[in-house]
Amino acid sequence: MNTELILANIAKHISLDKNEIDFFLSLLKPEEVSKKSVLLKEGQLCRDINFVHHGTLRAFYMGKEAKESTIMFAVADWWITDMYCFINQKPAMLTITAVEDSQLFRLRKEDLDRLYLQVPKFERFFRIIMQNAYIREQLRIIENLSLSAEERYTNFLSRYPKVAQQVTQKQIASYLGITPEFLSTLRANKRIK
Amino acid sequence: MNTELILANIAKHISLDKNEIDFFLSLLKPEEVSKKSVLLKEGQLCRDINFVHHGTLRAFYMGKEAKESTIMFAVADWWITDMYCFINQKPAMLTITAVEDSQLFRLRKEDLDRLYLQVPKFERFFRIIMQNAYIREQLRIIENLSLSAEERYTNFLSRYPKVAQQVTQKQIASYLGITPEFLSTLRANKRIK
DNA sequence: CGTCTATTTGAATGTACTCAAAAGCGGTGG
DNA sequence: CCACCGCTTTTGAGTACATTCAAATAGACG
Repeated sequence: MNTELILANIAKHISLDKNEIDFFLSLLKPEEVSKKSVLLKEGQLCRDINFVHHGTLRAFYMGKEAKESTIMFAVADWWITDMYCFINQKPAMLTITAVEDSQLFRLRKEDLDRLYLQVPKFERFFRIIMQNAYIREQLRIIENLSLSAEERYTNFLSRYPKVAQQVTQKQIASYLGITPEFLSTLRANKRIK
Repeated sequence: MNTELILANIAKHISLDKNEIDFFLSLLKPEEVSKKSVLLKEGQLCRDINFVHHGTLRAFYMGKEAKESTIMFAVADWWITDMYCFINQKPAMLTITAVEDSQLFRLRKEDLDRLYLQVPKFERFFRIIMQNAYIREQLRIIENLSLSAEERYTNFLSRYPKVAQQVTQKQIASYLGITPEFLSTLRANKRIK
């Protein structure tokens, strides 16, 4: 599992010298997970933030009556964790599972904190990562408030075509906030795809 | 308009020496705005991020057929802007108005960029601000996906009691993603407040 | 005081859900 | 390799939640 992708991800926003790169890499724990395996379970302590090197992960919230709400999908080159519980080291609200066999790098909270101290440039890096995540979530809220289920679905397909190929309709429905049955009828009406 | 509140806001996450404080303050532009005045209009370039010193602001998205969706409210001690358009210096998607007479400090994008260079600790500060904003938006998405309109309303009241006192029901409804008529019947059913 | 907007109320409608059952698809073991 | 099992997807009928439209009332502001 090579480190080119994650280093390129970092290099998008900050430049590191050789020592800094080595130190950063020394903190990462590569991991291969198979389809359906659970990386984080609701209630567990959320110890790491994950960078997806290959594959697809899904984070969801389990509401009343076993109703799942998909909070995010992550494909290659994405960071994913239960941010609230990661930052505050609280029991997770979210469950994170592998949608397909995946490879990731995990970074522990305490190691990230060390990284911030030793290489403050990473404050900048994660400032930008958080900023983008915030903007993305806000855009999603705007869409949820202002668009119909059908429009949200077609937007999802065009914005995340790779994700759409990997995950089930049921999972997409739970991301959009509608039932799988209703998504099915939407597709039938529009003859989408 | 004194600077204690904003300095305390900063001090929650980083500590500055005298020079750094002075430099930071030199970049701020205090501004008093009266009720209903428009700080940012959809389509305009979004040049600043705003810190609310006193009062209440509201950011909303204008969808089809004059339907407003409230994206966020900001009361004293909050930062608010159209983040996407601020960061990318694009025409605003959001409109930001004063719900009541308010006092704020504005910080221009180019000055924030200078601040990052001169006082890198601010990378940390805004990393934390962005992180919190991301977490908050994600929580809102979870609620939108998993709770009923009534539950979201009661949560809103308990989470943002100050905001709830300042804004109209119509504005709250547009934040929750329901019509004002429906919010009115919810309140009647529950005899809430 | 008069005007404008917000809020309430109610009736009719539509969007999305629940429940149920059938069909499709993928994975697994005999 | 096929048969079966479990889960996903489809389809449909009936229902509930939330909207639209309309009109009356209440509040805020000049």
